Amino acid sequence: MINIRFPDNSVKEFEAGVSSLEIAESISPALAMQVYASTVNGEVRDLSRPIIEDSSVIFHKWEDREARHTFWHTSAHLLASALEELYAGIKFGIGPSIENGFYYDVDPGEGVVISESDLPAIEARMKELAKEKRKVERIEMSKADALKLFEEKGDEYKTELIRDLEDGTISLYSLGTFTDLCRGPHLPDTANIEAIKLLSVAGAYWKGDEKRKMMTRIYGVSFPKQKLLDDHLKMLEEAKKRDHRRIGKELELFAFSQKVGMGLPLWLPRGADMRQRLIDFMTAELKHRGYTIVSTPHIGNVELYKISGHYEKYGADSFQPMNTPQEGEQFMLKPMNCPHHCEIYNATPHSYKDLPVRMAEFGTVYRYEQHGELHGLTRVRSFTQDDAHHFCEADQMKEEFKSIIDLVQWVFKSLNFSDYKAQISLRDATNKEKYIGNDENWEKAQKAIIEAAGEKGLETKVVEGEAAFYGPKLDFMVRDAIGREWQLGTIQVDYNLPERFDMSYTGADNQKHRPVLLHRAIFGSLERFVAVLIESTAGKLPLWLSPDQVIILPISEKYHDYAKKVLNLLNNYDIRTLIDERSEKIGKKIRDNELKRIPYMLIIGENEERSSTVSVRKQGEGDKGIMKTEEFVDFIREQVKKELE
RNA sequence: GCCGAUGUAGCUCAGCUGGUCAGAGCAGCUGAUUUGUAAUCAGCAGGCCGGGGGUUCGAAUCCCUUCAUCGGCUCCA
Repeated sequence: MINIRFPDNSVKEFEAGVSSLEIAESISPALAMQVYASTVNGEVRDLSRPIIEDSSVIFHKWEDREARHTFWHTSAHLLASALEELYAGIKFGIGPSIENGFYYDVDPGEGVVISESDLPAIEARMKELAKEKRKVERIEMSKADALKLFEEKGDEYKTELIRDLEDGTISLYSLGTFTDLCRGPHLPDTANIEAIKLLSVAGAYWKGDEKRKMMTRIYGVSFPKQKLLDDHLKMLEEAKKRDHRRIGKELELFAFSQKVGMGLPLWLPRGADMRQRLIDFMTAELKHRGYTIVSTPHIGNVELYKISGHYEKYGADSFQPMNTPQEGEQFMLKPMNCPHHCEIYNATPHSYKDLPVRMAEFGTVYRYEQHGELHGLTRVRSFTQDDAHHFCEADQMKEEFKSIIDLVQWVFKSLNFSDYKAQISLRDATNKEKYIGNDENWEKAQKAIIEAAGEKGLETKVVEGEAAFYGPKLDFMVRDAIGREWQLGTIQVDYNLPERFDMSYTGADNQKHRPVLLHRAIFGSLERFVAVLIESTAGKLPLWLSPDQVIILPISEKYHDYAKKVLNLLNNYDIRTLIDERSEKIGKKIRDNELKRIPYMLIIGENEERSSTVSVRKQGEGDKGIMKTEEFVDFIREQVKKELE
């Protein structure tokens, strides 16, 4: 007999070799129906796997990540199983669970294409297989045997994966006739996989290497109940409605033109208004925080980027240099503001008493992003960074770093941005040739970032190998409407440019010293930031930022004069106001302006005119009752003030 | 850049297997209506069916090519 300890610390005895599913059944059959995986002694395991010693057991229901991942992992195998039946000679890469579902990378063979129109048939076969309640069985064998098995099958991808594994026992899982190299865990059988939806097909390089074969990746999601799937699909639909590309068009914020060129956003008047407001908002705060504002040209001599190292690293993948009529002169569209800022630093002598120097610019940069990468406003070829560079002494670095984190937190809070993550990116110590700079400086910089983040109480994820080529960084990431992660703010340490630009300051010892450079952006790029803002608010921008704040809706033409009086009053207080003068019924005017997401509507007719009032209606909420017009002015001003507090 | 898909009026979309297939709704314009909290009515105007080749007696519809967009992959200073 063995002792099984549960999360509530109770202990029960079972026979050795009992499975966690059997334990769940012994507690209650209802529980057994709801669990999909278990954690045994800290390791997530198959429910069907025998437990042979005293152990602690935690059951995972659907609400737990572990349960969903197990469920989706088995679903991926089910997908593979169906594919193996439907496509003779198909070969398999990897098929993991992901945050919202699963995928399988396959090579259907020369000349065979799996496209979205094939998905329903595959899905149908998966459902049939699931209904057969196929058992999922774990098989363990030596690496050599596993290798032999997959070599006989002729599956070169699996054999490659096995060769990469360390020697020892390898686990495989079989589901019906399909056997896969797999660490697990899995569901005991497929009976619970009731609702399945294959979502899309895409290309994906084998092992993420663009030099290797492009596999066909099939994405899907599955649930134990149809209702859950329906809800999930509905949620995806709703998310699509928040897409900034759609809202940007609807609300006439920005546009793209093939004639101007792909990835080059055009800010329409309303979008430009909002963008400028963000710039003003940030600029005011920067002045409070000891920044100076600078301005630099959109192009720079190619030599500048040779000095900075950007030319060597990115020159081939940039917009190519432009030539002047004078021979031998070459200029590049600037892909970065920092080299220009370095030259601003060098334009005047510096003493340790001046440091830190904090230099900010809303600098527009141009990067030749790959064709397939362009995406609305989040990935463009021309964008404006709220860029700044801090030049400081080495021992000021951490404080500067902390002050920047503080600024990011303040800005995000001001904009009600709570759903962001912070990521520290370090270099890949096993692949140093990807980076420039010496070990000592890298170590120092990485340490300073980690400590600064820690001292600001910032919860961070540390990722190795994601650093910029010149230094480690701390990025602030957010998700868009369809779940993609984007980098907004970033803080980066750079020992490299001060070296390359031979920057210096005079210390208290009257000697020349090298400053440390910190790059930082808070919004990141205005384009991307606006995109994320649109998606997180579904286009319902905060009052202070909204291009139009109030629209006056006269009941009929008779009240246009009064409407204009109200308009003038509001305009005098810088409340951005419009009048809807169309000869439409009030219901129609309300509907149209609701859809335009104008924060407040003022309905005025006979009653309002007679009593010098307005009928206030809030976007998305409805009628808020009658107010004296002056009262409304105060109310709006108060709201704006509150938002920016 | 790579894989797959898509591309019809400003927007959302119909147009099956090639032969009144160039359509609808919204937006726009004109007129009527003068309206009380999410769509008043009528009329008009709008498209070389992304561009270029081809197959065919005949192409929005089939093929090739090119451009752009979408979903991914790779990349992201």
